[in-house]
Amino acid sequence: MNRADPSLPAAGFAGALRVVSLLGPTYRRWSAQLTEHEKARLGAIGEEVRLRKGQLLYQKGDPYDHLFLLVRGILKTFSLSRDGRCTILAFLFPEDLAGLGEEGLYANAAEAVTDLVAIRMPTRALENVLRAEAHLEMLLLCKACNELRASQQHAIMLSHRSARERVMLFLHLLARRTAAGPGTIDIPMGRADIAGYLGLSVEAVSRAFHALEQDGVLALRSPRKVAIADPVRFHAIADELD
Amino acid sequence: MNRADPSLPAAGFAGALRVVSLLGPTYRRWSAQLTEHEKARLGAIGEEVRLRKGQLLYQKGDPYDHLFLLVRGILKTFSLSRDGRCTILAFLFPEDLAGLGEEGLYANAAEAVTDLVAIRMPTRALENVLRAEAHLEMLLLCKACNELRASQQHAIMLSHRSARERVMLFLHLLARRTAAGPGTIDIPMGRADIAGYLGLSVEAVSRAFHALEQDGVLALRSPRKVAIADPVRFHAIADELD
DNA sequence: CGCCCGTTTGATTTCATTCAACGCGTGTGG
DNA sequence: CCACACGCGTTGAATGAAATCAAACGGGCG
Repeated sequence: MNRADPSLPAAGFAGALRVVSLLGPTYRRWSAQLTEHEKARLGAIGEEVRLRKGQLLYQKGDPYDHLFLLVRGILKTFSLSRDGRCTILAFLFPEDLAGLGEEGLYANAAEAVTDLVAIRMPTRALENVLRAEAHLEMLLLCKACNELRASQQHAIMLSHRSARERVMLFLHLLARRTAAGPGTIDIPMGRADIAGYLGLSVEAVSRAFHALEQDGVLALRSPRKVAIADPVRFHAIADELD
Repeated sequence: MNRADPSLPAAGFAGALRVVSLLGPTYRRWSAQLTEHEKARLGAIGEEVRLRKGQLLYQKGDPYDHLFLLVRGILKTFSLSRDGRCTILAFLFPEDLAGLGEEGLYANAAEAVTDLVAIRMPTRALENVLRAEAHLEMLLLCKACNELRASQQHAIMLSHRSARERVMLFLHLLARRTAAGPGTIDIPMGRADIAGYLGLSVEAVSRAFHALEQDGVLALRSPRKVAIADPVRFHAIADELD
């Protein structure tokens, strides 16, 4: 929200203006941040949900009646194919919106990667809020675009052949979204989840981590925490790949 | 647009109602079809663009000032990594919206796969239209959600799958979007594009096609046209994979 | 006709999967 | 308190699939 600030007229007008923000050069943030007012508005129609690690938020085939705003923790969406394969489609972080883009039924499932807090908003109630505040509709569009770009990033990761490249891109992504100390990344999910996201076996993921350590790019403090041993090379490699 | 028909109140109201359509069980179409009125409205602010196969519509890094509505032909979006790799992110078909979800600059490039016709809409002009007709904003949201789901389908194709499985899923996708005769699929793009989309080498794609022919699932009439030799098995396999 | 591009085929190499086993920390019950 | 099982991460060896390198094929077009 660089320039879209209080000096602008409010209400219905804001909807259109925010579109331009999204479409045009003004809107430069990768995340459509929620204002306090928006948070309040959405919080009012939803109830807080708390999930423990491993619990399902919704499942493929459930009737589609709620939208979720993630407040704290990490959520993953995934699709189970009939042959038993689990493809992780996205990791969602706080401020992300889950349960978007379906059609009457949820098209994939969502499960807590860590303990998490989310706001659960019935779509019926959302209807009223959106009617009252058109610019929230715009917010949904922003969020959807973000998810789209994240998904395309994901595809880029998957079409890079080597396991090392995929893991590099994944860590680069995490580095941008998790705020661990500078030069260190903490990894909220296990190897199995990373493997599911990158389309690799757990073994391949593990080996890639250690290969990167051998190369002097990373230093593995623990399975869930890595230090960037050579930041210059780390970013050089990551940038090289996109 | 199953139930969102003329009996509903128009204008600003429609925006909210259409949201519900998207969110709730009413909105069942995988594609947000444009009404004639919407087409006219958007066509009025845009100019027609005609591209020959191979021409660029926009490039990564260009200032972001136009949105494109594809009318005829096939468009691909892709990302060029610095090491020369070309990852194809999506194939767009008529009625699809291109150039969505960027931030000030185009985040990827788009090139004509076949000769094509599109409507080029300056985002500045779009601003006015969206202000006047809020429900068009909703249309953008629908389109964005569609692209999101397509992108997730793409990720599923890329994850964990053998070359044959990827090609099967790809043909299944084409079969749903191109209207060739029943039991036959025509393939608008070359092997290189398919390879770029599926994260494979051209050779692997070619071999997968011929392996499927050996298996009696397909019959290759020409590189760009295949017949489904065993429709039962074709759909069985495709459904099995998701 | 001969060139060029896209496609196919073949031979070799590389790399991730698979299957198997081990280390390690945690939690549980004897 | 120890023994044990369990989940998770790592390691090793063998297999297999796709990448790579290289060359031939075929159709369209000058």
